[in-house]
Formats: sequence, C-alpha cells, structure tokens
Amino acid sequence: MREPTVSIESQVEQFIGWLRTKKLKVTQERLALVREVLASKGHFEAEDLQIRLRAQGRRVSKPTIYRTLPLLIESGLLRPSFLTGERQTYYENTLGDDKHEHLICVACGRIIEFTSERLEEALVEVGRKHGFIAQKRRIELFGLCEYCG
Amino acid sequence: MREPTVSIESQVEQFIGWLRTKKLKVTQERLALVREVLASKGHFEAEDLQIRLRAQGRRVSKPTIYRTLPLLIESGLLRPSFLTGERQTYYENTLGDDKHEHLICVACGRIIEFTSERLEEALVEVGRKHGFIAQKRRIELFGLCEYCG
DNA sequence: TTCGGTGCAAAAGTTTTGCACTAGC
DNA sequence: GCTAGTGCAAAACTTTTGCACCGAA
Repeated sequence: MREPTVSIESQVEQFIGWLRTKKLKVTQERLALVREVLASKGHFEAEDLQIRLRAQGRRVSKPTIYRTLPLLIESGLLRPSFLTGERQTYYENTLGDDKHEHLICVACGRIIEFTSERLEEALVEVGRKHGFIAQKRRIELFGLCEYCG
Repeated sequence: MREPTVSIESQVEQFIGWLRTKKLKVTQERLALVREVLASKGHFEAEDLQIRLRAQGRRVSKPTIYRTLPLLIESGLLRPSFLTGERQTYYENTLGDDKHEHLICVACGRIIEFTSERLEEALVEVGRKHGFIAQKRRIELFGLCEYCG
C-alpha cells in the first residue's frame, strides 16, 4: 500500500500558501476540495469529489469544483490521469509521483508499481545533460505482465 | 524532425490484420481514419480528423469517428494524450513511442525530446525483474528547462 | 466595505444512441 | 443474403457561463 511521503495537512498548508501568493481567497469550498483530492487514492472524476463531499455533509457545487480543479493543477497538487482511453477527464493527486513508476498490462489491466535505482541515476544524468530541473514525472511502460506474457 | 521507424502502410496492414482477427469489417471509413491518424503529427481531437478528411474530399461522420477511435486504441496504434490539463479528449499515434522521451517545461511549455542508453538499460532490467514484456512506453519529466530554471 | 467566489439555471460542447439504410463478407 | 457498420437526428453527459447573492480579507 502506498503511503504519502508528505502529510496531507502540510500539503493543504502549501495550497493555502499558494492561494495567498496568487491573491486568491481561502474559502471553505477550496479547503474541502483540496483535502478530498489529497485523500483520494487512484484516479477519480469531478463528480466523485462531489459525492464524497456530500457523504461528509459538505455541499459543493459542480461549477465550483470545475473552477477549483485548475487551481489544484496549477499549484502542483493534482494532475490529469489517463491510463486508459476514457472519454472523461480523470484526475489523480501527485502525492505518490516521486519514485513510483508504473508497468501497465495491456491484456489484464493490472498496474504494477516499481522503483529502480538505475533508472533514478539515468534520469539525473539526462537532466544534467539538458540543463533541466525535474520536479515531477510520469513513467509508464505498457505491455504484458508475468501472468499474461 | 521525428521520422516513424515503421512505414504508415505497414501499420495500416497491421490494423487490417487486427480487424480480421477480431472478425470486424474492413470498411472505407476505418481505412481512411487509420491513415489519417497515422499521418498525424502531435496531438489532435476527434473533430480534427473529420476536418482533415473532409479537406481530402472524404466524408466520415462523427459517430463513426467516435466508434473507430477505441478500435485504434485497442489495436495499439493510438493512445490518449494529455500533456496538460485539457478538458477534451486528445489523441496521439504511437509511431514515435519507442526511444523518444520528453522533458516538458512547466514554465514555457517547451518540449524537449531525448534518448538515453542508461535509461534503456535500466528499463530492460526492470522488465526482467518483474517478468514484464514492454511494448510501448511513456516517459515524461515535468520541470524547468535550461531557459526557465 | 469591497471584490472575488459560490450556487443556480441555462448554455455550450462533446460523445453516445436509436434506427433506417448501406456495404462488406 | 446476412450482418455489421454508417449516417442522421436526437439524447445524454460533462463542462462552462451569466448573474445575483454571499463571505473572506
């Protein structure tokens, strides 16, 4: 089970700081949304957020959700997620982005997480060579897993 | 400029073979669509295909396009593409998937392609360790490029 | 007190469906 | 000739917008 390396509340603080930097207001709706997004496992869509919040007794409108998602993306806490050919916009928080790569089986849909020290080193070399400062990344290999190969 | 390693017509043949395997019909519409998709550079959406085909005098309806795209994805020639937080479904063909990775600058949007022998080796090792046979991949690093860092 | 933010209702888009007709096999 | 596939029109959904009201700073 993947555990976030950074606590949710510290990420909420980061978001509040980001809002202040941008001179945007820290509203109850935005706080509820960022907490829900950070607590989410895997990918989800706009409506999932509304349903989960409603289950907690918090009512946030669709327009507000759609207006808040881009802020979460801009602030770096969220990213669109598209492993398969969904027709809708799915999202995923970025808490697990570091050091977790994915092997995706095109036959059974199984997703295997992995880490690799050699991969780490190769990427550091690439960054140095191109003068690129990497912040986040997405590494996905598509193919056949050990059960389907 | 990136050149496909495999010719378009051989990929069209592959698609025809795939259709036959699935006992699906090889229609004019499907052939026109697969050719257009394979000839496309970068990301595009359903309507782009219709417009380009119409410019060539071929008329293919939206429903047919939407019904064909999943076939192209299933057959491995196409994949959804989501570099940024677009609200619509964009696609990209998989011709250039091999040996081209991306550095994406979050500040200026610049996309730098790179290859790395060490990365190659690291990925081979990962596959071997997990009994995974990789067919395609997507490797994207998000961060600041040499001009924005 | 002042604007930016929210919710509602309606609009705008995109993707899907039902059905009659067409064309691949 | 039989079916799967196509196009049209309409429906279904997701996402956006206009506007009046509310609440954070």
